[in-house]
Amino acid sequence: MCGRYSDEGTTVAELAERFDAQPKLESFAPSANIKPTHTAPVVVMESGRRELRGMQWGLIPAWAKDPKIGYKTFNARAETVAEKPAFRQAFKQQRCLVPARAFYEWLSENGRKGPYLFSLEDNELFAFAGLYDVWTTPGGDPLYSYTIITTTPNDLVERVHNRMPVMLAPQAEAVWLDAKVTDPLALRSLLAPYDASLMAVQRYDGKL
DNA sequence: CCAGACGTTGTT
DNA sequence: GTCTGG
DNA sequence: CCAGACGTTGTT
DNA sequence: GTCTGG
Repeated sequence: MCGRYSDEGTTVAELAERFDAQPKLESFAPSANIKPTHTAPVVVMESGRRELRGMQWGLIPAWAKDPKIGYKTFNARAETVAEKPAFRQAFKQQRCLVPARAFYEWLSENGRKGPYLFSLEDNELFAFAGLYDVWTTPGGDPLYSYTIITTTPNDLVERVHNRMPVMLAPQAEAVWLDAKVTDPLALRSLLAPYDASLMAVQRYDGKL
């Protein structure tokens, strides 16, 4: 990852202004540009501040013998994330924000599948609720990786798909990142479908 | 006890 | 690392 | 999803 | 073409 950005209490949306100065802004959206095993900037707390760190999509638990597990851990279900061996440790201690401006879901219509683009109505940057972990490569280097938590869809997304990524409102971002918050129920309550009235959807006809 | 899993979608 | 299934 | 395999026997 | 593994 290139730059280091840190700001105590800064929301992902507020960080967007700085990101906009970066040429890779589009890569923030887990879309055509970011796929499992690709690296993207993720927000974590370090020394009490928000920092950006490049991480590979597909969480590889620290105990993994084979990093290929990351192919199957690009999402974590909100319903079970606190218990699953691959995620529970990260759920307690390694929560992160995954900045994005939009996400895609595919709808099957008359035999054809087409992507729909979901974003905030104001097209602002937002954060997916994520978890990360650090794996040690055979060479002894740390490999950071992350997952995006999914939950049931709101009324808007439900028309297209049976799951949706957890999007955090700005005030929820701080709670999610706060290491002092340990109550599983409090954390779980953040993993809800986003307010559909704040979202927009459009059929996506561009090239993915 | 030991071996094997550990996960989610379904174009993200 | 920890749990589950055999 | 996409990439890659696409086979058999073996202590049956 | 279809299934499986990643």
